Amino acid sequence: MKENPTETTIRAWTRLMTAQQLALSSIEHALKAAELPSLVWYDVLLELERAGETGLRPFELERAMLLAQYNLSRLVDRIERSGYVERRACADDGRGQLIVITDRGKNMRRKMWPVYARAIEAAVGRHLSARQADTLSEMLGYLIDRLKGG
Amino acid sequence: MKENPTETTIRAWTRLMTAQQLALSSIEHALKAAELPSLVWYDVLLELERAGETGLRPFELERAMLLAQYNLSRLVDRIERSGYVERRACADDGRGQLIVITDRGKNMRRKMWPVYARAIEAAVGRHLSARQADTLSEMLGYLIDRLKGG
DNA sequence: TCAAGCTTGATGCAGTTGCATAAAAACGTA
DNA sequence: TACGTTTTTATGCAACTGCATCAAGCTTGA
Repeated sequence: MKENPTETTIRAWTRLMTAQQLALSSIEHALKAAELPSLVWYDVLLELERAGETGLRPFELERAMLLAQYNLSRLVDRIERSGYVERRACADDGRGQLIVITDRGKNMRRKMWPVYARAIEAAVGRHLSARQADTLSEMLGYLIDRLKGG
Repeated sequence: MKENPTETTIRAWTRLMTAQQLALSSIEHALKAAELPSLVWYDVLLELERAGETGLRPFELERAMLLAQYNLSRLVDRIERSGYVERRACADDGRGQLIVITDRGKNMRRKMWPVYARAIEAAVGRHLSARQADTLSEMLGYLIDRLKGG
């Protein structure tokens, strides 16, 4: 049984950090340059648009996005203040609420997408063949499953 | 010529974000649980220990670590306040300074290493064979080179 | 040599995150 | 039902980040 990380493992770890950092910051800069909200906002809007009219409970969004509870709570505050989402009372559960995307929110997401897509293409797609991208995402998917599993 | 990211590219992108987020937060929790400083501190201390007696100029550290200037400046403040590094005047350049790790700093780095190593092993090493880790880091290395190149 | 421009580093301010904790509703169970 | 526990959400506070800007020193070139 392995006890210590090998050189190879450490290199993979380090590069995972670096690649993500570089890729993320290039996307964030692209969004900022286009005077659009940051990436998390996009992700929230996308999740909510997929969820449809019903919306999502904060705790569902929290799990879908791997965000801390206190963090999501205030993120939703900010997005709500910009008018892209609404909080509605939740019939089933008096503590809860449902977060629903507004039309403004849908428009904003659609407006962000081309910028985001171009940035992904520039950061990742341009450099990897379909085969490489596939191998990469398969390995990362495997890793993610383990990490989520515990 | 490719213009839009394919499904595969998007999946790779998303998973890169997710895997990093999960892996990083597991490491940070492990360090916090052991009442040790966060990962950036480790990275700074490691860079400085490698640099030896001479230390490094802030701008060198900044580039090595892909950190924003204003960010590094205050990070070094904090680490200095804890006594793990020293700022020394720089002979060649009146604007500049040299950041040098102290003995306390070296001790702290050594104390952090086993916790960090165990966390890397748990987050990455345990789940990937040497061959897989190697493939992963090769692909990420390739990507990083492109991203740094512009 | 000296002014214009570049590089290095710090800092005020606003926005964001993490942590601890609180409050309210739901749930389980005796 | 009533009481302790768990779940869901919010929030005060401190730490950290990003942005814009500043000040000081270096470099260049007429």
